[in-house]
Amino acid sequence: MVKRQRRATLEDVAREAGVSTMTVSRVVNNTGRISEDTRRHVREVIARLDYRPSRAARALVTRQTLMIAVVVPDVTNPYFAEIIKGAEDVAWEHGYGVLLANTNESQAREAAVLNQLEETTADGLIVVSSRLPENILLPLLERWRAVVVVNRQVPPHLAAVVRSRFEYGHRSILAARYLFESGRRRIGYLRLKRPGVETPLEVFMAELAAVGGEVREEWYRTCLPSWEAGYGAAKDLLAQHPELDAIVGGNDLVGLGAMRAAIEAGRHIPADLAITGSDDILMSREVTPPLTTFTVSKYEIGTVATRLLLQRIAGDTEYHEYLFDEELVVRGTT
Amino acid sequence: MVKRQRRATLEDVAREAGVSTMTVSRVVNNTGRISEDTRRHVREVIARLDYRPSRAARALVTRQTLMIAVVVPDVTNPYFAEIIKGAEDVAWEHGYGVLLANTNESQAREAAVLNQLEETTADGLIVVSSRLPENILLPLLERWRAVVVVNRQVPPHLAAVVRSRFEYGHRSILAARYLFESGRRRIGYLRLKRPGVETPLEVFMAELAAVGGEVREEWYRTCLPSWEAGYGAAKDLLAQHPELDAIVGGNDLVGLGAMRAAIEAGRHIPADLAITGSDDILMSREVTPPLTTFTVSKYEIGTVATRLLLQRIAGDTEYHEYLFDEELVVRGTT
DNA sequence: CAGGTTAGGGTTAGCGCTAACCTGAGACCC
DNA sequence: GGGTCTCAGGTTAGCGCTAACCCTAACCTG
Repeated sequence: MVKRQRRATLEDVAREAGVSTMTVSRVVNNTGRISEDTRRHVREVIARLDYRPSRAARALVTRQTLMIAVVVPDVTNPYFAEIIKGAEDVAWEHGYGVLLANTNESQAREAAVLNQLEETTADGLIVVSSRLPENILLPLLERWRAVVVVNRQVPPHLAAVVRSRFEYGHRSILAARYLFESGRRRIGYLRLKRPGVETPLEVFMAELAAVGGEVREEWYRTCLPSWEAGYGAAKDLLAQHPELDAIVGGNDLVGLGAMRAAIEAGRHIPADLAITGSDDILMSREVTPPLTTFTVSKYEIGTVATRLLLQRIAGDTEYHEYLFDEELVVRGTT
Repeated sequence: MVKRQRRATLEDVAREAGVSTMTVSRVVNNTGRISEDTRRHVREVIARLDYRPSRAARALVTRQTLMIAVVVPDVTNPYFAEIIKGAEDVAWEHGYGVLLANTNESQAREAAVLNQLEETTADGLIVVSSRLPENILLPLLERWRAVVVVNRQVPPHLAAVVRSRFEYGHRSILAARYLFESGRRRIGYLRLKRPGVETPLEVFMAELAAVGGEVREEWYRTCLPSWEAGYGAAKDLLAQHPELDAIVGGNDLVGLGAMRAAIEAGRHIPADLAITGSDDILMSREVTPPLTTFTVSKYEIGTVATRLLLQRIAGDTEYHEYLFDEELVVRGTT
């Protein structure tokens, strides 16, 4: 049917239907006043010519791309995958497409991506768990009319914010305190490397010390939020500090990597060594023993962020902050 | 600096720099002949005005969007997440963005997505594990100049193909035979619901029977490729057929769901019941006992598919088929 | 030193759409 | 019966770029 030639344009349809291009445009967009007869006729011609509007031409004149950009550190991390799914569902529902940018946990890549991306590419931007320091991130966000930032705080005029009710990294403090209260005395910490987000080590130490816990800097390691990184860091940590009786993982992947390292080191979980994570990914529930972690509605974060973004795109400039809950789920590793 | 007014256009830069718009365009695109002096001067003005080319305008005249669309059934399935990561890396490397469409394992949604998507939205399309029947899928692909199809066969003129060296679903047959050879006699099968892709049940049965295995239709269930679906199907299957001593899972998530169901049913793995999966996701390696499965280089599938797509976008019309290997990794569940 | 070549630009004409305004015919009103 | 209101559509201009062609001065070249 379609002759794989030039695509039909508005003008082709208009000529064929014996009307002006505006009339066709109005039919396509359901705007303006068109008689039922004309509408039907135009629709029929559109179908016959297999006409589809050109996104580029539309975008040029309306200054809208009907795309939203979503920037995440790692699609393969189930935490982000769920958020993306939520975002995609809501975006799609509203006729928007999702432009996905994966930064592979690299600051350079994230900066490059955010630099490329701008308002002729997408109508709005969702940045999830940015790894960039403020002095780089904020100017990049400033270019946009509509931004939502997840898991991070930014000045109110720049973006809506979706974040945990806890301060960032505070989960680790809660986990450490919980471990201390349940009798652990030498608590290691695999701290995520997340500039501008993660609680400073000093705060972690101060807060743990505040409840009477022993704190020693050699017990802490910083690593990327991946299974491999957690495994590597824990292996090293346990080799050098076999005295540890608990490890706080920055997230589930890291905690799970630590579990593997602990098992390989011949440790018994939880008798010998307790481990915690954060995010509650499926895998954490299914390993043996299941990982103690913080639950959080990842899918919902994605949907809420996208809804906030669409509001902003629609012109709402009020500051919105959506705080989500995270709850400690105690499982087999503690 | 940027006055958050109208964005600077080529014309603004041209006026400010005292040259024609073409000259600016040439500087921006590094085409044509421009003297070093002019180039430097124009660059300086571009920087001063913070000029960025409009994607929409470019796309309109060049008929290129510099986007590729990637359609997957489920971003949260680690198998697809890895593929997406590979695709994103290669696309980004070549200056392309990735438009992600998640179909949530729904045929209707996939058809709708593919219907919306066309060449004014992206320059090429990668469809991963399409769930659509041929009579719907093929016409939708026909609209594109550049398509790559993953995990599926299509007529050579329509798309390049990236697929397993095995026929689709043949892995399940191999798994069943392996189970039979290692002494299992009552083998259940959680077959994935994947129209046009999955081996028909009759073939599975015939192939298993061919090596002497017993085949009974009540031992088989069809389910979605998710953990929940696998769990549900296995729970039901095991309740009705406690005589089973092995279950072939259509993929890892399903196999893992089956493991949970089996454990809840008081079965011992592998003594009492063997289970297999396919895809080799991280979780399969980390559960106890680790799941026997088929390995496959998911990331590489993503990179290869994208490279093939970029070739096609560049005008290569030859048929390419990339066959990847899958290898059985025997682990604790068998 | 007439006739070509090059380097370094400029000019023109759209790409396919929609915003904003205009028009013309009938209905309606007092 | 002249004004005006509504309906149904048309006209015009331009979004911001680039492809394709054109132009001119300087530079060879035999």
